[in-house]
Amino acid sequence: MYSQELIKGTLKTIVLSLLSEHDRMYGYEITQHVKDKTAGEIQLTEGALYPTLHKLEAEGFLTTEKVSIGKRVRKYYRLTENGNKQANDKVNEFRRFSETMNSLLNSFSSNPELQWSN
Amino acid sequence: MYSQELIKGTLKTIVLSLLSEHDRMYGYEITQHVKDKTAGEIQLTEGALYPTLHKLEAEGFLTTEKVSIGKRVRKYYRLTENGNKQANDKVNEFRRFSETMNSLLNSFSSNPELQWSN
DNA sequence: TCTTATACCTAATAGTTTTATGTATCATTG
DNA sequence: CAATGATACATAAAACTATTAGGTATAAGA
Repeated sequence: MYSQELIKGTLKTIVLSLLSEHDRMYGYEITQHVKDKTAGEIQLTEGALYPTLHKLEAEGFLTTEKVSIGKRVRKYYRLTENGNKQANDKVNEFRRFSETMNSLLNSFSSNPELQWSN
Repeated sequence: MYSQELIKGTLKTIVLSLLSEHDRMYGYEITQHVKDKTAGEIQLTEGALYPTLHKLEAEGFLTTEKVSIGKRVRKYYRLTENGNKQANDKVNEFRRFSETMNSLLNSFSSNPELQWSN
């Protein structure tokens, strides 16, 4: 499990990118999908996810539709056109950022042998 | 310039890793070094950096020494033994994290042609 | 002399997350 | 069939962190 501080900065990016490949998803589904795909290393908390989804909706990047499953109501999120653009931008930004970071940290040690303490 | 939310989660990692290759550095030097090495794409603000340095010191990862330069006093930071371990851990964590993230975002699009909107 | 760079720092505000809680349905298992 | 765990939404108080803005001061260069 990665430290929360690391996950924080990428929450929006994760959500937007997942939605750009899935047409529509609901909150709980997003948490499970991320958990599965990362072998439990990234776990989104509901207290962080739901406010973020609402914010993205308020910003016009997402639209919602409620769907009844039996007696329950699921809230699906879908990217708007702007949301799709934003997803592109965010994913690209992260990719560039991770390259920048890795080159910044690179001089630290490129030799895996030296990287693990203990 | 990358969005601040992205930089936030990696501030400690950046500081620790720089110190692990530089023996000792002072605050202002850190900001300039990062700015230079990233072509201005990562700019650490003082309001975030200094509190972080103080926190790392309080946690026992850094020690300080004051050095007079003319009439000014510079405060140098240096890694403790624990700080060195922590630097290793943090850098490795980021590397693993960025791999996890990239594979998570990978299905999004591996084709650069499709990545740029507009 | 004025501006920019160097060099430290902090406090109020704003923003975000964690933790905890609340509600409710559905499936499984002892 | 009752209890538990999973599904599924949501928010509010507390904790934490960064931004913004300000403060102090020296040094260099135009």
